Amino acid sequence: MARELQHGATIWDVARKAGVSITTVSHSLNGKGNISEATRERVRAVASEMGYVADAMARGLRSSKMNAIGLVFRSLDSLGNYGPNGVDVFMKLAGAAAAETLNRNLGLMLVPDLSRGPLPPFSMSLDGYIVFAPHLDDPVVALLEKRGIPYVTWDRDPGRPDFRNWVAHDDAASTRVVLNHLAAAGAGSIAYVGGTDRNAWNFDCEAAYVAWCLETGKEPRIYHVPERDGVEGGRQVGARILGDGMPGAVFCLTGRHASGAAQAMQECGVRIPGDLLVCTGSDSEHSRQHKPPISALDVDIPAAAAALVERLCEVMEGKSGSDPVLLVARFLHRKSTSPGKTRNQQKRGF
Amino acid sequence: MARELQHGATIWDVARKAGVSITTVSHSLNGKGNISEATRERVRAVASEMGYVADAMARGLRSSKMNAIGLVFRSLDSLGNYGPNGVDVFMKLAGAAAAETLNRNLGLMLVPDLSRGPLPPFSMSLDGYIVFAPHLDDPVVALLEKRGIPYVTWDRDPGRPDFRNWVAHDDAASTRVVLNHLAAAGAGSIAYVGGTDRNAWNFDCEAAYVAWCLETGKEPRIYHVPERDGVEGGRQVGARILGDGMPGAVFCLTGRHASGAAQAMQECGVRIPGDLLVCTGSDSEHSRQHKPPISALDVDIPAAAAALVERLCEVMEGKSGSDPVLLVARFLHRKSTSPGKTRNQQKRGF
DNA sequence: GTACGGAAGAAAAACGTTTTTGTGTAGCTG
DNA sequence: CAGCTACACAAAAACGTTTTTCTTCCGTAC
Repeated sequence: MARELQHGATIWDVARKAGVSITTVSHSLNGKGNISEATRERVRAVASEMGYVADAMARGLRSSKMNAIGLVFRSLDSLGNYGPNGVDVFMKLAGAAAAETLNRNLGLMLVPDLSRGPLPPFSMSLDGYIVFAPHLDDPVVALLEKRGIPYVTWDRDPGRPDFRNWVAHDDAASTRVVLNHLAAAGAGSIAYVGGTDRNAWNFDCEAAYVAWCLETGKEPRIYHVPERDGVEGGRQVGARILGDGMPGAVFCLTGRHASGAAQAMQECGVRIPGDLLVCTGSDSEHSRQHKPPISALDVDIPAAAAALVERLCEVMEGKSGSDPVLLVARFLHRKSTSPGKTRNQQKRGF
Repeated sequence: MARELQHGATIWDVARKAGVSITTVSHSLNGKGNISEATRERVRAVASEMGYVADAMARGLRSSKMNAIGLVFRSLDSLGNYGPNGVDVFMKLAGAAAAETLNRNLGLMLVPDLSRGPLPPFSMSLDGYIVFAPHLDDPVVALLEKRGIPYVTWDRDPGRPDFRNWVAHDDAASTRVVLNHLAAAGAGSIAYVGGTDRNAWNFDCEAAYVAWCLETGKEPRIYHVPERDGVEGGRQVGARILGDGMPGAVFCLTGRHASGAAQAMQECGVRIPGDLLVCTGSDSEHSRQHKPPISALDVDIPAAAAALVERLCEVMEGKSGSDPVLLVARFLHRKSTSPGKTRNQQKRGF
């Protein structure tokens, strides 16, 4: 008994105890085959009493399904560490995806980096992958493609226009929301600060910014800061922007850059939102904690996770031809982009 | 060929192509058996040319090892969501653990919550578990124990004094470091703010605080705030502390509480560190971003992950009898506990 | 009385490895 | 030259399931 529990009872143990064959046990438990309700119930009772759980590997081997998917964060891989940067979105997504996959009786495996070194033992046996923020010509995507492993991506892969199994925000639309908001709040000129990773987010937002400037007859002012430079990179670009002449507003794609830029400029005496509006394209602890809090676009993470997992399941079942899923980012209107307010309202932001 | 890659080449395909038996392939690739170097090399070449990777499930089935471990975050499970609270430590640890397990050719599976609902399909087949911050009488620990699945915990399980496979900070020592630091910086009385989760961290820190007060002849002032109340809970306790009479320093276990408490008190005109010193027992984005930055104890996450994985591997190999691993928390001395400094030094904190 | 058919379940094959056991040849010893 | 050892590899068993095929029993229709 102790021994039986030690390494898990097998289907044979259950069969013996219930006085039936292993076929009957398997069929009873999986609701298949042609088994009388009485037997089925009896077998179920015995199994649950023994705490029997089918061995995942044996089951997987037979059905050639692992019942688990992989999650790989390209943006973090590129950062070279799993530090606090971009933590928000990673953590929330990993958690939400784990919850979501669990609902479907799938495991979620964290896969650090498939693109270098020997492959992790499990990586090629997983049923599918969620690839978060693939780069241009991402080697991980190429590997999955070559192996014929189903995958979906968060954000489209900028190097694969034909690939359609992705979920993302409508970055163009979101960018316009922000720019229109800033313009309506009184910003005459708007500087744009993007990252340097070659992913769709950076590409699409910048393209939308340029298009918007063209339409509205404004002169584009574009800055780039490497993602990995974080708050400090933001500070530096803040100084550069100030040196080039203060705009009416700054739109920084990442929250860390926005926070750093705002910080540097505030230290030079710039008042936010009095003299300058600041907004970021991705909400994070930095934008929330800044004084004043910085307006931001925000991902509806549970929705994103749900859409990704759902789509991946479709792909794994062989369904194809669906269109990409475009989610709408929420715009969080905070103090940093409130037009013409006075001091005493800054007490607690929004 | 396309078909072969489609679902992965098997050991038979490699054997056929190399003109040997599957035994020889297996032995060649795993460096076992008695195979001439020439054959070994040839088989290796064929295998890698075909992109052959042994099926994880077949291998696992045979050797009854899954080559993957589970990671379960009890503190987050108790929060009921995987939101931004406590993100720092989760994210860093998950990443560091993933990197660490990868080095040992192990997969890392995220397991949301084992204590309710039907068991995830994989959960009972994993080779071992890292349980982060188990509660008192944690049901997840009980389950693993009953199943005989090896596990280690971060922080000891307060309900299992005999269990020794854990890694943690020396909370008692760390608490004394903080308290002595605060006292040396001039704090006459020190209020303590702990959480309400029934885990070892809360227990041990509070016990150490009480002991320290006894030794130094100070009157303990203890407050509790539920972990899930976050910054807002911190604000409320800040107000309560002020109502009870301002101490010389406040030591909040969690960074969110510290930030909230500091914020609330600052809004009432309290100057930090001029009038009051504030320190937290766990560094986070909140403590770093606060104005002024809040001194904190910090986990050396990579070291913690390394120790946990190392210990788990030992346990999985059947080694036992080792003592718990006690790590030393770093104390990050920041502006919020700097005695008697003047205004212009607050520019950028530390 | 025999053939048919469906119900209920058992036997056996299959999944892709690893590991144990077998086998044939070559080289050496006495 | 018989017998032993070492070598290089092959055959087969085993891991614990799921699934396909096979058996048995029984009732019913012809």
